[in-house]
Amino acid sequence: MDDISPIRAKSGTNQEGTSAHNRRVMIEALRLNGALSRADLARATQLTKQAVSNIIEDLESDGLVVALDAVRKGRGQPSTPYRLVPEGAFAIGLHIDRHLTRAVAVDLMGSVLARAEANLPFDEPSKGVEIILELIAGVRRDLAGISVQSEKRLVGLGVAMPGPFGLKDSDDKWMMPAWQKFPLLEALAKGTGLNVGLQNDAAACATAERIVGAAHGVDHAVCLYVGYGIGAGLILNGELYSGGHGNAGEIGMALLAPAGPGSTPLEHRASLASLYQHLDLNPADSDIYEQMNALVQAEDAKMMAWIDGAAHDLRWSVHLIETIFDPQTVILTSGAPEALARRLVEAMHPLLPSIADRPARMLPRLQLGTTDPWSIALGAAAAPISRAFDPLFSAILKTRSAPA
Amino acid sequence: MDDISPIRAKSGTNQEGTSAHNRRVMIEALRLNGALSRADLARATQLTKQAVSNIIEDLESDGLVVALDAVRKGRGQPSTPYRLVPEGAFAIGLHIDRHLTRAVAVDLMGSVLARAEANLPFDEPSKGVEIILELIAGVRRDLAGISVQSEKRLVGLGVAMPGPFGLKDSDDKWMMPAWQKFPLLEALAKGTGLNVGLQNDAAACATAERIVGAAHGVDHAVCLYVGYGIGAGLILNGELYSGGHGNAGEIGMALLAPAGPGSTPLEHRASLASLYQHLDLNPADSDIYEQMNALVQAEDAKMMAWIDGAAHDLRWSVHLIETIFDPQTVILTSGAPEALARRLVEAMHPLLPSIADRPARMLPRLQLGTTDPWSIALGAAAAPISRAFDPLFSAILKTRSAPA
DNA sequence: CTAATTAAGTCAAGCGAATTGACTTAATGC
DNA sequence: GCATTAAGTCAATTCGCTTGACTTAATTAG
Repeated sequence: MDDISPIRAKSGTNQEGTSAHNRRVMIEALRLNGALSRADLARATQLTKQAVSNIIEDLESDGLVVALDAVRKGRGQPSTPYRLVPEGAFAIGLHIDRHLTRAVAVDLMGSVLARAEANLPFDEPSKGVEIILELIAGVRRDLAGISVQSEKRLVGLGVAMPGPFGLKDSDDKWMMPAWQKFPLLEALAKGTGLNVGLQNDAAACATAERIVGAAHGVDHAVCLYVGYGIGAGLILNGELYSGGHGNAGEIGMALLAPAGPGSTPLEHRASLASLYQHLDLNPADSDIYEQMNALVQAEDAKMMAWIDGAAHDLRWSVHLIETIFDPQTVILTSGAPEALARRLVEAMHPLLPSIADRPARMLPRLQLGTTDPWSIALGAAAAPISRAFDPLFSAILKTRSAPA
Repeated sequence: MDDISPIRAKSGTNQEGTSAHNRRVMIEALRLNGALSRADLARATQLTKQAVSNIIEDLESDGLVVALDAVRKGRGQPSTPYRLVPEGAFAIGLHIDRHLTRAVAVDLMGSVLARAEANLPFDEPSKGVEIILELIAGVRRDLAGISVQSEKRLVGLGVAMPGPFGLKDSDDKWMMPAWQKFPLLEALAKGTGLNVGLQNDAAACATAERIVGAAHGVDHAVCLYVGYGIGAGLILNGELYSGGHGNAGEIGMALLAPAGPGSTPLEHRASLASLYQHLDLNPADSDIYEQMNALVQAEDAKMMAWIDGAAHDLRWSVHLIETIFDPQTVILTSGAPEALARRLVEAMHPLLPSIADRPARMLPRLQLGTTDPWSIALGAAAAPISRAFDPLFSAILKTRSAPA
């Protein structure tokens, strides 16, 4: 009756694992390269033409890929390129923020097919969950109107919300204490009947940049997300890294100096929360976005001062990230209006000299990512799709079957 | 003749990959658990008894595992445990530091079987390489005296030296400018005929902790190495992370504050180099180790002051690491005498409150790792063994065969 | 002391997915 | 019009894991 074996070991694999991996590799190759012929795929994946042919045939009959018109390109038989079918899979993404929640439905390619948003009561998760379930149901209905097969092809629900998760009880107003304690995932799984996964908002942002943005196909990238708080989404070795307890990248609590008066959490200086405070804005205002935009356009003195201050600390953050992670690029994204984010990035230049100042860079040290407020929900939705279709180590291994 | 295909894709796999993975999983399981029967292995790896039997038979005939006496444990046929054979594989590890180089020969279990050290000319890599090749040759001879099969079973040469690597030309005295430019790996590969791999000293230290130290079997750990410089070795998801260009964890260049007088690289405050400077010691002295030890034992005022200062900044570093990586534990290791390292860890307490203050911790937030000066060479030697025997994603994939 | 039970491990046939090598198809280039 | 080149298929093979029955050897119950 000892329920957990004390033996520690990785799981082995078999032909199912092989086959699953190869399918995923095909799908990823088509996602990254657009459309490829079987011969192209065989060369790219190191598999034989025959193996590729079999897999593609499978994927085609599963409705995940489709053949395009044959193309002639020099000698030899014309090749038939295949591309992914967007309607091959769908996922729901949910972004929960302090005062607002957004839900989207996306397809296999990461296109947003339906979206909806609603206000959230900051301190009443049980009421909030009802609102959220309603929101998700609405998005699912819209999706069903677009594709008849949507329900059958729905791979899961991805949730993104501000971290960190699983700490000691905390009443820090910067976090969402009531939500941290609520059994959210269970409630959502029960209410939707879907597989539910959770990540923090910065991680979702990084995932979004990875599928449709500046990090597309980049294996080592860090995505700084300046939202109500500030966090970093980590793409390491081509996969999202979430740490030992799902809290990796929660850089907002990093201290700006070892001690003394300058020893402030980054979040208190470079986040929209600090901006709201600095400018005496109310984050619950529905036109908060327009207010910020107007202040930036008008080059309001207090706004400019905040930008300079935040840029100062962000410049340091980028240096730190480069020093610690050695990424190919750093991407700054934000829930703020694009004009503000752009100003911020401009104010961060020139960047501090760092290890990233290398002779032959392919990508800029710092890029402006998307400022679309829906991108976090998009990234959240991408997580279940990635789990289902990307070539992951874990996808090769045999899964522990439930005991009798 | 386009030498590089523009198509980006991961490699596929086949039964060879499956089999290679399963072999590696068995070896890892035996390494982590000591000795296991076939039935144990089958349960732990999810493979069938039969599959395990075949693999174990293979491993046994390859001389990598050996059967122990059968043990009776309750009803049923007694089980026959198997354990790894240390002499199943060997590797050479090389630690290159500013003034000193060390070489070790280790076996599959990470035991050091031979060791040798020599002084290095700081600015003459070409002469240095001769010394190193001599050193390695000596260690190999010693190893051959212990095991006849050693040469046949030598899987590679792992090199550890201070990073960062591949930067713009730099004359920073803290680094090793002459060595950075020298084609070291090529020279060593040519001179030894072995596969050569390179990592920075902190990464090697983390690897050493992983196989024989505090990080044994831990999947998320950061190893702070206080040597001549300071660096962090990152164990993420059970594997060493080296970043986009092999420089991840080079935390020594992290700035202690965004700007102003406190904006100093960590390395200038918390590293043995800073200690030497503070105490006016000469790092090239052969009894430097004893000198430091004596000062600590005598509770020398300047030494204590340095410890307090360094501990202050290291406390901040640990907080930063916890915030960014969310590891299960942080391990402090050092090239300094154990008494000094122990004092340093004591002076770092109490740690700053952080995200790592969670209710149910399995491991301490901060642990003292090894201070054995040979551990970096050991970690360097572990790298080729890990590449050859650990279950890695990359080991499953088909390898791109060289074109005709 | 014997029989039932439990668990380790083997045997032999089966299966699934990639491989192999010959073959077909359909273009271009000379 | 023929040789060449490349995409893609066909059919047989291979290889490693799985399956299910079987053997071996211990403990426990009666």
